Amino acid sequence: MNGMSISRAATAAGVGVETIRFYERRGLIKQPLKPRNGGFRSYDTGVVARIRFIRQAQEIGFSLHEIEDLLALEANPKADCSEVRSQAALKRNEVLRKITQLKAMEQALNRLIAACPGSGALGACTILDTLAAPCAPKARTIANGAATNRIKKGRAMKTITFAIEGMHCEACARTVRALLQTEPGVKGVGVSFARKNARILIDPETAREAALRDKIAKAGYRVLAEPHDQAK
Amino acid sequence: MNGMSISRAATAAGVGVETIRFYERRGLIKQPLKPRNGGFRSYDTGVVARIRFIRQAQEIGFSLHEIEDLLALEANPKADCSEVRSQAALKRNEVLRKITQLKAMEQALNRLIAACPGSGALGACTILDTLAAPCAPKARTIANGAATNRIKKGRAMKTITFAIEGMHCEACARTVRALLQTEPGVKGVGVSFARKNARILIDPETAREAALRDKIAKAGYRVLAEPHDQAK
DNA sequence: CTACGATCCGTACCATAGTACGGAGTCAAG
DNA sequence: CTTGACTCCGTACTATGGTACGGATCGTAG
Repeated sequence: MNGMSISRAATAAGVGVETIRFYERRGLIKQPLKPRNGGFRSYDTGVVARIRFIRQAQEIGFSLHEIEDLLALEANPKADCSEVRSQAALKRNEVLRKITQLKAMEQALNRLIAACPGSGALGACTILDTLAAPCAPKARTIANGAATNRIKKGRAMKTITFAIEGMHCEACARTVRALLQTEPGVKGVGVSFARKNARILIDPETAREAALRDKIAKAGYRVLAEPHDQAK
Repeated sequence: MNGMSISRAATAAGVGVETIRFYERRGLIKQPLKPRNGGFRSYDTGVVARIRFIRQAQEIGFSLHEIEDLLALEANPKADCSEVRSQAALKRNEVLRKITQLKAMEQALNRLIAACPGSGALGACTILDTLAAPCAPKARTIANGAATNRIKKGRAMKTITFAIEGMHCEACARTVRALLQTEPGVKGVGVSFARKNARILIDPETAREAALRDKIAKAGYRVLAEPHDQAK
């Protein structure tokens, strides 16, 4: 924990001096006190580690706000680890969704490139077609009672129940819920660690059961047997 | 291409009216002319499609500037076909780069999630440890056979085996493995839920056995007795 | 002891991607 | 023919994540 000047700390952490000050203003790191006998503030290796933490978390896609929460959790000895875990799981799901879309984009670009012989007039560009498509209904945020789905409009919904093995805590259940919510056609999800199951309200026309099973399986859990349908 | 008011177009495209105007100001979409006999501008389905394109591309991670380029590329029906083609290729490379980055992010997040026990009021949340780490020495990714360790270089490695109590599923085993992998000097880890043990390949000069035991204990598992050494 | 660099601190500015507001004009139903 | 909703337009404001600037202070080398 030997002290160093702010510019040395900045170099050590791989950021600029201004960035350190910015983090101090944001409250992400606490500013060392000035020595009472005057002079410059002294930064120790703990601060450097904290900055590195911040940058690493940012790389992964956390915002400074989220990092603030993460750091607060760390500072709280009682804090529940599942909080941290579920935040990370949420981020991962976001990242996975982006990868899927980018792959679709890559395919579209490949098609465009293939369609163009390299000379002459270019016919139909498939980029716009691909991206201008109906854009995903996107009706998540469900189950919580309060936010009622005005999506219903007479469409017949269906509730299916999966028995799931491999969830060993509430955090796993939350992970599964988050995964399912990202699937198309899924209108509501309730996952119970205690009952070892997931109850999913779907639009039978858009949701693909196989995709749901697959998603859960890919996350390392096992979906058992047939689901119990309950037309609604 | 039937006309509609701006608010209908906004609804159709899933954005706000202000957003359409913003895109118009940015030059992403051209503002329809006002009817010469006065009245409101009329938006057609082409505009809606264009806005959807923009939003989809944004979701994927393109900035509005990049989308401008993409749209210019698309809206260039004749032009230089080879020019168009090479622009598409450039974009594709960018897309591939983004996919790579996102995959790295996903890996990082997976490591974090795997490393976090996910339950319990753990003071020792490994996510935070992992993130604060020196910016990646990264000598993990072991055991899987395929990815051979070229670390060997004649250094004498040692395998130690810990008997561990308290792992109640495969996920726990993965947690323990992840925990151990973050320790210095650890070159390989195999944790078996079935055998209730961990086999750890270490560099005896850098790894501290006590630290390993400690890490496991802090995560809520119990390390039994002496490890069985196996000089190698 | 003076000059040069580094630090301290506040404020201002940058890009990105919108959102909000206020006042005027316009349309269409009651 | 009035009222309420919608449109038009410019300007201003939001949040995120920094960067830059300018003046004052500080510390050390020559």
